[in-house]
Amino acid sequence: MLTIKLLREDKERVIQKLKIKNFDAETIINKIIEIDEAKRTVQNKLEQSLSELNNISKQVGILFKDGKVEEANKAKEKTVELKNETKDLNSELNKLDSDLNNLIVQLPNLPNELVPIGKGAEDNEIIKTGGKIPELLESNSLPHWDLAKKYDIIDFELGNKITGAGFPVYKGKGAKLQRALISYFLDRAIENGYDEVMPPLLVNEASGFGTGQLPDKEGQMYHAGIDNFYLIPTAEVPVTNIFRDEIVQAEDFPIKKTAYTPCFRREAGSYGKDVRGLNRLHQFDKVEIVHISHPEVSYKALDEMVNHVENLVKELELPYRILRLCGGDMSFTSALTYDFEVFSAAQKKWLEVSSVSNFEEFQANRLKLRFKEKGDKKTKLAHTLNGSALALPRIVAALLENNQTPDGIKIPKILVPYTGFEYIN
RNA sequence: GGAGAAAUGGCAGAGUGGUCGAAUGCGGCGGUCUUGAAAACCGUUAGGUGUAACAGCCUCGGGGGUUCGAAUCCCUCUUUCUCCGCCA
Repeated sequence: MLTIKLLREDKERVIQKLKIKNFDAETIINKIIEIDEAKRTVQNKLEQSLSELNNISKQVGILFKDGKVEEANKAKEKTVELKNETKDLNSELNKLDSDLNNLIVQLPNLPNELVPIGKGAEDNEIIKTGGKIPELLESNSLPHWDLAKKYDIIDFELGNKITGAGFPVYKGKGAKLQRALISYFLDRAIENGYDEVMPPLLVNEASGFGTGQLPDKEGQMYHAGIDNFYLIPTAEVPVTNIFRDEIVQAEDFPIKKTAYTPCFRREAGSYGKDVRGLNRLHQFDKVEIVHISHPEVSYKALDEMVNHVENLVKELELPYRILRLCGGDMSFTSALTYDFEVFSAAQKKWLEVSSVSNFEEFQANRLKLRFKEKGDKKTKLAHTLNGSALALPRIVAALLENNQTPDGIKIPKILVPYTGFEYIN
């Protein structure tokens, strides 16, 4: 969430910036400022009363100690009124505080100045295209769901039986390919300085709030009701929350973590479109990279992450393009996002396989993730970033479709040491 | 799942109603000494909020309560440990 300080000091700029995200913030912000002022007045009064009360209590203590019982009892009487006053002020403060919070969490993050204006996916800016789109022979242009069946490597019907739509069963070389991709992605991340972690796949409410999934996107996560846990939609949630309520030292930057996890998404409201095969699943595997960065260099970190992801798609020999998301297509929490898409040759479609974002201090403010500069007394909010490196299903879709040959599906060179086979046939 | 014990600063560990946001030790930082280092000695060292800077306020696992006053008493939740049961 945005800091109240920013809203106090730079309200007009915030309103202008949020227009790029197609968000009209004026009414909310005016209301916020109004409540904030009221809150500070009440807080002031409350603290004065508390101060007085603390003083009297101290006096009473001393008087009793000196045996001046009568004076002590007299002093006690004075507290009755004050106590009532603090009680009222306190409940007033709590009310204002929660009103303020409810409003401020509704404001999305400010977009970076590079973010193009636009309404939706069609307005995203293609900033780079790479790789070569393969020309498929007519006899070899099956979509991946047919290939999956032909080679018996992914069984969608079986997943239907066990769980439901969107929970495929990977079999034989299909399963091995998953494992190979996960190992390859993790190894590359570790080579680039990321520490591997294996976090819980269920998180509590506070974690969901910290990274911005709650309260808004509640319906997108699976919920284990009895214990009030949420199944993670991405490793971003547990990994970033490692640092919730932490104060790190500036010299510890950059903090880089990577994690493989399954991801669970309800995908409510997205039925019917682009959901065939591996294109959209309820459970999928992903390797995530997370950066906790000094604010001054967070955009350098973002570039570094984009490079890292680009390397992966290059090594996998997939045709790809990099998009800079426009204001209308960006997530609530992001300040700048690059999406990676690979071309899946039989479907003749670009598929999103990675999203790399800088959240600046938006998540950090929710997480209370701060850092301290050497010699400084005050703490500042860190910047958080994350990106998929990479999400598996659509990579697999493109690999299957693009690499189909009369001899079977050719595994890219980089993966062969991991799969132990060169062809799926 | 049952029974019991516990949760205090970076760590260890005192504190069971009154100038306690908290002894002491270790660690950290600064200094004296030293060619340098170690040792020794001296000083300093929780977080948040707030302020121009002070002050003030909040925080002893979380929340609530009793009291003029709570780290200390009561309720509740969470977590950890020990024993029993079950179990990959």
